[in-house]
This record gives sequence, structure tokens and C-alpha cells, in this order.
Amino acid sequence: MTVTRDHPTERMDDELARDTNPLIRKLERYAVLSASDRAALARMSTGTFSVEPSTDLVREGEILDAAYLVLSGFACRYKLRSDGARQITNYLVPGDICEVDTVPGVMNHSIGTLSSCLVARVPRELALDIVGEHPAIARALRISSHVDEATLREWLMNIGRRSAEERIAHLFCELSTRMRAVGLVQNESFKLPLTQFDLGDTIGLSYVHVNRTLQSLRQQGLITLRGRTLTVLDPAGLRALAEFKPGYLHCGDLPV
Amino acid sequence: MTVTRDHPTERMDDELARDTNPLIRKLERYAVLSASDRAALARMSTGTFSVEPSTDLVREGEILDAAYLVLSGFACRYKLRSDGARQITNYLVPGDICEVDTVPGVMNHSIGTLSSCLVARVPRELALDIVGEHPAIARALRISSHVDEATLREWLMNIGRRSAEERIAHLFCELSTRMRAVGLVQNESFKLPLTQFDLGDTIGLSYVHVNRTLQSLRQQGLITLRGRTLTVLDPAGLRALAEFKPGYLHCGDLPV
DNA sequence: CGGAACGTTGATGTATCTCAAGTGGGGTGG
DNA sequence: CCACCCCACTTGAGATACATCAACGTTCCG
Repeated sequence: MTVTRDHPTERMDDELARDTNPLIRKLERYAVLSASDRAALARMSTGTFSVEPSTDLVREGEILDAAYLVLSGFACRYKLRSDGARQITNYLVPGDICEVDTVPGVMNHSIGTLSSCLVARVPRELALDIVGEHPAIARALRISSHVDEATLREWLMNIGRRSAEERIAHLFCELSTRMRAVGLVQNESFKLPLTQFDLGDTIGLSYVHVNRTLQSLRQQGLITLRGRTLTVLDPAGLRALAEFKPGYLHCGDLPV
Repeated sequence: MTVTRDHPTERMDDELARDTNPLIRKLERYAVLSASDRAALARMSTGTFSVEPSTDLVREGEILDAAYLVLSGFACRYKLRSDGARQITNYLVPGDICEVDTVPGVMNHSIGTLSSCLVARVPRELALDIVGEHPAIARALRISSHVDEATLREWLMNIGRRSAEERIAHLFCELSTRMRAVGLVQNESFKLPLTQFDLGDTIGLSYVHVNRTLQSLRQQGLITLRGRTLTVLDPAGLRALAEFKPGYLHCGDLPV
């Protein structure tokens, strides 16, 4: 066992951070973190700033020299076509961090907020230092990056081979699992601060069709979605409709 | 400058490998490799075996403890739905290697050949040793993995937001660039050992519609595709149709 | 010569898109 | 506190890209 020299107040801080810092909460699912690891992650999460909805953090074509960590709200990676059509390729929910390990280069997509967000900008050097000194964090981030890639493949399957209802059902199953992993689901409900327009750009459908599909899911008694809150009324039914197999998220051992 | 102790024959082997080993050829685009790096990569490429078309190398649910390197032919990653529908999420063309850095875990997709292939299986320990002793290789593989992820995002955009013609055009632009990067394009032609069925499972279309879309591309004088050989007749036109921006492949400095 | 796999074509069906016109709620200014 | 406005959501009608089904052609290989 590692002997840590925590003072009582520090230990309390640590416990607090464990509960409230979504990054720590997320990475603890991927690796066993020491108090010192958690302290380092807490250090990464300082200097936060809040960002308005629909604000770009990084734009396609720019060179990125920092990692961004989302502490609250929804952000996303997206690409634009010349005619303005948008494809969202990733959600960044609380606890998600992007571009830690990237060899700096020109971004070929943008990163922007969907809702108002609390964000921390982690300078590249700080991120590299922390990763270098904390092998457990490095390992957890590596796993996290594999999960991101698996998620991308799952989205490709979703858009390429599933019907509108199945796509939305699958997305909601995934989000529910991810939000639960950072403690943001209560009674099968969580904040989903997305417009139907955003959902359409995520799953490759028009917002009108998203609207009709949502109504169908509601009529089947699977979900409610009102006031930016999604409630899964019938988790088993939703998973069955989507053929949702959560293994790719590496959250298998989640407490219910 | 590094002093290498090559004998003349070794140097000739090195030059030969540089030209014929697609892995070396590919990674040299991402990092400057020493003769010793190239020798290590050549070592990874030994013990090859040929594989029939439509053969799985790894199946979903299995645990993978080796990297696979494709030296000739086309392989792919794919996922299946319970009704048999397939979504291809990645092509593995000569020089592509998969799962080097993976934390061993349950595969959530399969890897299989599309054509007959020449494949090398690189045991996990060997791969880790080589990466550990050759920082340039490690760096090149890291970049390669970022390219793979960017490609996945591009495919998502392709399926989610482009028409059938644009999807196929974009895929062909990408493949042309990747095949050129390993020296397999001559006069804008290269071997494309895929059925229209495979293409459909790649871009989320039925094979019938792939057929009709290919005819349209042919009638526009953009391509020919006969006997498993694709020729791009009008590269600029094809790129324009697809809005193809090759930056994500990190092959910008390709010789024409 | 025969069969299998792939490619082609036609006819018909349907999921989803586009256009267009409302409805509703939450914030803001008067 | 009300009126207004904006934005998101909703609904309908009509268009279309793509899927499905089914038949036939072609090539290649044993």
C-alpha cells in the first residue's frame, strides 16, 4: 500500500474531488489512481472558464497546442461541408478531454460547444508533464482514447446500417451509459442540452425527421424528452431496439 | 549522423526493403527512419502467410494478443448486426498495421480479408520491444493511429452527409491517395479487389445502388472500374465532386 | 460444359428530405 | 406585468434518393 501524507483537510479535498470532478470519476474506471494521481488531475481541472453555447474552442485549420477538458455541459467535434452541412463526430460530455496526446498539427475538424459549458484549457506542456509523471493517468488516457475510437466505429455502424429509430435509440443508450459513468444520471434521467437540429447533425438525419422519430419513441413508451431532460422509461426496450451492446464503452462494471 | 555498420549486401537489402516493404514506405512518410529502424520493421514483416479472401483474422469477442500487418491485398475492420448487415469501418491496405498499441481486451469488431492477402502476424511482445527500442517507429505509429482516427471521422462525414455519388467519389479519392503513398498507383490506376457488395457495406448503400452510382461516375468520364482495376480518368473532377481535402491523411507531400 | 459469383437492368416500394406554415414557451424590454 | 419576439418544436404535403425484389447477363474457373 502506498503511504500518503495527506492532512485531514487534504483528504477531504481528495474525497470531494473524487465525487465532483468528472475527469477523475471517468479515469478511475480505466485505471487505479493514487491520491497523487487524483491531485494531478485536479490540478489539470483548475483555471476553468465558462463558454457560451455554439462557441468554437478550436477551428478546422488551426494548430492546437493545448488539451481541452469539459467539466460541465456538452461540446462536440464536428466537420462542415462547403454548403454548411454539419456532421458531428463526437460528443464531449463532462469528464471528456481531447487532444492530450496529439502530435501538434493542423486540425481537420472543429471543436465547439453545444450548450453552455465549463471548460479547462490544459497547456500542452502541463499535460505532457502530468502524463509523464503519472503512469496510471497515462494508461487511463490511452484506454480512454481507445474507447473514443471504438465509439467512432459504433457511430459509423449507426449511421450506415440502422434506421432512424434505431439510430436515436442507440445514441440515447450510449449517452445514458456515459453520463451514468460520471454520476450524472438519476432515476434514468439526465440533462441532454441538445436541439433536435443537433441530434440530426449527429446521426445524419434532417431535424424534421428527428422530430417525428422522437415522437414515435415517445409513443412506444421508451423515453420522454422535455425541457432538455431525457428520461429512459424502458431501458431494456430501448437497448433491444438499438441492439445496444455497451462493451465498447468499457463501462461494463458500472454500479446501477 | 548515426554511423551504421552496414555491409554492402545489407545496404542493398535495406534499399530493397525500402522500395518493396509497404510498411517501411508508409512510416517513412511520418518520421525519419534510420537503417536500424528499417531493419526492425523488416523483421516485423517476416513470417508472412497468405490468406484467402473473406477470411477472418480476428473475430468480435476474441482477445487479441498480436498485431497484424497487411503486405498485399485488402483487409478490413467490420461490425455485424444480428440480421447479418455488415458495416465496414476501415480498410487495411498494404502497409497498414492494426492493434500495435492496444491494451489487450475484448475486440468489439472483427478483422477480415476482402481479397487474398499476404499478412504478417506480429506477436505483442515483439511489437512492444520494437516500439520500445525505436522511438522513431513509435512516433510514426502514433501519427499513423491519428490518421486512422481522422479517417474514421471522414467516413462518418461521408456516410452522414454526402450523396451516393459523393460518397463513392470520396472513397476513391482517399484510396487513390493511400495506395499512391505505398507506391501502388501507376498512371492513376490501382488494384481495387472489392466487390460492389463490399463497397456498399463500406459507404452504407445497397449493392444495386452502388452499381448504378458507379455507372453514373463512368458516364461522367470520372473513372473506369473493370477487372478489379480502378482508373481515375479525371482526378480534379473526382476531387471536386467529393470535396476531397487530403490533409487528414498526412500525405500532403506526396510526389505526383 | 456447367456452375458460382459478380454485375446489370427494370419495376415498384418506402424511408427520409424539403418546403412551408403554424404552435409554443421563455426571455426581454417597455 | 404584459407584449412581443425569437427560437425551438410541430405538423402537413409533396418530392426523391435509395432500397428491395426479381430476372437476366457475364465472366471465370474447374
